[in-house]
Amino acid sequence: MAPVRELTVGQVAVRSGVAVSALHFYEARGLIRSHRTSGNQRRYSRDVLRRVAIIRVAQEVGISLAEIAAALKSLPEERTPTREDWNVLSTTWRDGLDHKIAQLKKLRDGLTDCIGCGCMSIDKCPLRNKEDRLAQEGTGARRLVVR
Amino acid sequence: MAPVRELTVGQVAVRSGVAVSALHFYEARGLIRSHRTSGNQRRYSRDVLRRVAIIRVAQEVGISLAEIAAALKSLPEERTPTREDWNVLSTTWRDGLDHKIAQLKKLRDGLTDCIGCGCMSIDKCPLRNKEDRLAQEGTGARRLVVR
DNA sequence: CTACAAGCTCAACTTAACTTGAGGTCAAGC
DNA sequence: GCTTGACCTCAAGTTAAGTTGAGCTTGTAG
Repeated sequence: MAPVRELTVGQVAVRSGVAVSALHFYEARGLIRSHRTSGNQRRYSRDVLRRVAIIRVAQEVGISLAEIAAALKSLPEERTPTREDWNVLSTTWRDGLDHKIAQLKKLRDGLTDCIGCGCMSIDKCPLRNKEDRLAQEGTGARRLVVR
Repeated sequence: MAPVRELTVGQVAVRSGVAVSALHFYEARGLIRSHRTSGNQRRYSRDVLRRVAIIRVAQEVGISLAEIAAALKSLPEERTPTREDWNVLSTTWRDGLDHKIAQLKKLRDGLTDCIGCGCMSIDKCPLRNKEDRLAQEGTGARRLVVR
C-alpha cells in the first residue's frame, strides 16, 4: 500500500488505540484538528498520531485535558511541528514532571519510614503539613509534600 | 484542656483539611469509620487523622478511592494500626509507585529526546509502544496503561 | 434553660472525560 | 445500482469524587 497521506477517524482510532468517540471529543475540546471531505467526513494528517500519543501519555501521569490543551497551543496549527516545537512543549512540562517524580519518590520512600512513626505533628511530617497540633514529636520524617 | 480522646467530624475536618462532606463520603465508601453518640453524631478516634492523611496523599499521586479503600482493608479495624500494619500497606503500594515513577521519567525524558525524532514507530520510542506500523493492521491493545 | 452553631440524612447538582444511542449520510465492493 | 460498514450530529447516560441545600436534631455556652 502506498503511503497514506491522510487518515480517517477510524484509522486514527485503530492506530492510536483511542476510541473514535474519544477522538471526536478531543477535537471538540480543541486538542486535535481535522479537515473535512466533501462528504463531511474527517480527515487527519499524520501529525495527529503524535498528538494523540502525547495526550494519552500526559493523561496517564495525571495531567488534565485542559492542561494538555493549553500546552498543545504552543504547537503550530498550520504546519507539522518541528523538533523545536516539541521541545518547547517538553520544557513547559519538565518542571512539573520533575516535581511529580520527586513527590512520588518521596511517597514511595517515605511511606514506610514515616507512616508508622507517630509524627502526625506540625510540618515535619510529609503526611501532615496542615495544622494538626495535638500530637507531638516528629521522628525524622522527610517532607513529601504535595502540589 | 486534657487530651481529647475522640474527635467530632468538624474537628477532623479542620485538622485534616478535608471537608465534612468529604469525610461523610469517605465513611460511606468505607475508607474511614466512626461510632455514634447517643444523639447520632459521629465520633472519631485519633487514628482517623492518619488514615485521612494517607487517603489524601495517595489520591494526589493518582490512586483512586477504590484502590485506597482496598489497601486500607489491610489495616485492623479494632485496634490502632501498628507500624507493622502500615508497613504492609506501604509495600502494597510500592510496586505501583515504582511503575508510575518510571512512566513519569519516560515522559519527561521522552518528550525531549524522542518527541521530535520522527520515531513514531517500533517500541524504541517511549511514547509509541503501541503498535503503529503503516499499513500493517494490528488492532492495538493498550500497552502503556498504568494504574 | 434556651439560643444557635454544629450535626444528621437524603437527594440533587457538578466537573471531567468519555461512551452509548438514535436517526441519517457516505463510499467502496460486487 | 445496491448493500454494508464507516461516518456524522446531537442528546443523554456513566463514573468518580465530591459539594450543595433542605429540613430536622443535638449539644453546649451563657
